[in-house]
Amino acid sequence: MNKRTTITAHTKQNLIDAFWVLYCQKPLAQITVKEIVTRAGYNRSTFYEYFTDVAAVLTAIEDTLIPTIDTLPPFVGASYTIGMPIAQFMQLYQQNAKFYLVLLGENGDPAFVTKLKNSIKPTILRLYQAHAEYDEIHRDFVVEFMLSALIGVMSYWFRQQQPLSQTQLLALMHQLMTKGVMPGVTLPALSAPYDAR
Amino acid sequence: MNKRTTITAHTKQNLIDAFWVLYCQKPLAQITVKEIVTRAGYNRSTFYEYFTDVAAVLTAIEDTLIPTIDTLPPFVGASYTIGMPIAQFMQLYQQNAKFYLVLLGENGDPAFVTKLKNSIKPTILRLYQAHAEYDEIHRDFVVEFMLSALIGVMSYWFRQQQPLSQTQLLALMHQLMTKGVMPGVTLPALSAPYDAR
DNA sequence: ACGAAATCCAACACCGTGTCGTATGTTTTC
DNA sequence: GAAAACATACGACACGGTGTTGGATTTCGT
Repeated sequence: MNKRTTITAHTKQNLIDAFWVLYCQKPLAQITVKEIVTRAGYNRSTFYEYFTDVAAVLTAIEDTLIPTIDTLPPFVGASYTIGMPIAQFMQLYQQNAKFYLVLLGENGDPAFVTKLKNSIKPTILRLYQAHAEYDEIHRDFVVEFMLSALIGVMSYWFRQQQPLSQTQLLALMHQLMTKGVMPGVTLPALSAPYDAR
Repeated sequence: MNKRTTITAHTKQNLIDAFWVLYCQKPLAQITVKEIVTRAGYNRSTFYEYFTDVAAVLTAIEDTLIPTIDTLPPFVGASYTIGMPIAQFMQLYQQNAKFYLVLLGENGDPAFVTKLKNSIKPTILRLYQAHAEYDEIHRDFVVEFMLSALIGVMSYWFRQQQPLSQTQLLALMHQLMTKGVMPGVTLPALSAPYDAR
C-alpha cells in the first residue's frame, strides 16, 4: 500500500470520527470546523483539503450507510415473502445501529431517511410484481407505507432499552404487515370524509 | 388592544415570516440572523429581543403546529374506529400543509416528527383500551407503527402532485391499517431469524 | 404631563469561515 | 540515488456572522 494514500485515508477517517463524536451530542448547525480539527488534532486548513464544509462530512458518512443493490440481494420467485425484507433490513440496521440510531433520531438528518427509503424501494416493489392487487400508483403508496412503518418501528426499538426481543419484534412486525394494526375492527363506509367532531 | 403588544406581535410575526421564506429554501444551518432581519426590515439587534437564536424561531413555529389535546377530541366508546384518527389527522395535516410539508420534508426537523407523534399517541392509544389483543409494551410499538406509516404516507402524498384523490388515499390507508400491506401472502415460521441469503 | 418601561438601533469585541502562500515530507523520473 | 514533481499539513489573512451593551425614541400608567 502506498504511504500517501494510507495517510490521507487515516486523516480523513480521523476527521470523520471526530465529527461523529460531536454529531452524537448536538445538531449539525452547532458543529464548527474548528471543533472537529481540534478534536482530531489537525490544523483547520487541513479540514478543507478533505471536505468542503461540515455538512459534507455527514454526507460522506451517510453514503457509506446506504445499502447498495448488492447488499440487498434480489429475491425473486414465489417463495419470496414479506418477512424476508423485514428481517433483512433489521439485520442491516443492527450492523450499523450506532449510526442509524443517530441519523434517524432527534438530531438526525431527514434527507438520510429519504435516501434510505429510495435505496430499499426497488427491493420491496419487486414483492408486488406477481400480485395484481394494486396498480402502479397504489403500489408506490403501499411501499411508502411499509418503509415508513419499518424504519419508524426499528428506530423506536433501538431507542428504547429494547423491551421486546428481536424475535418478538419480528413476529409483531410481520403480523402488523400481513394482518393490519387492528384486525378485530370492522370498517365503516369510507367514501365520505369524516366529520372532525 | 394595547398598541405595544400589537407592535411586538407584528414584529415577532414579521421575523417568523421572513425566517419561513428562508427555511423553505435551505437548511437551518445556512440561515443567518442577518438574512432574517434584512428580509423583515429590522436591525439585527432587534432579532435578539424576540429570539435567542435562529433555531428558536423554528421551535416557535413548531409549537403552534403541534395539535393539543383539545384539537384532537377524545373519542371513546365502541363506535370508535381506526378510520377516525386517520381522517382527522389528514384534516389537521391539510390545514397546515404549507408547514408540515417543509418540516417533514428533506430539510425538515426530525425533532418535530417526534413531537408530533407524542402529541397524537395518547389519542391512538385510547383505541386499544377496549382491545385486549396486545399488552402495554406491544401496544406502544403498534402505535409507533401506525404513526410512522401515517405520517410517512401523508408526507409522501403531499410531496407528489397528489395522484390519488383524498378519498382514494383514505380508503387505501384504511385498508392497509386494517388488513395489512399484503393480504394474500401466507406467513412462514418466524421463530427463527432469517438467513441473509 | 411626567416618570417608567418598551421597542428599536448603532457600535463593539469576538469567533468561525474559506483561501492563499509556504514548508515539509513523499513519490516519480531519469 | 539525486532532482524534479507532487501531496500533505500548516500559519496568516480578509471577511462575515454572533451576541451584547448602552442609548435614542416612542408608548403606557397614574
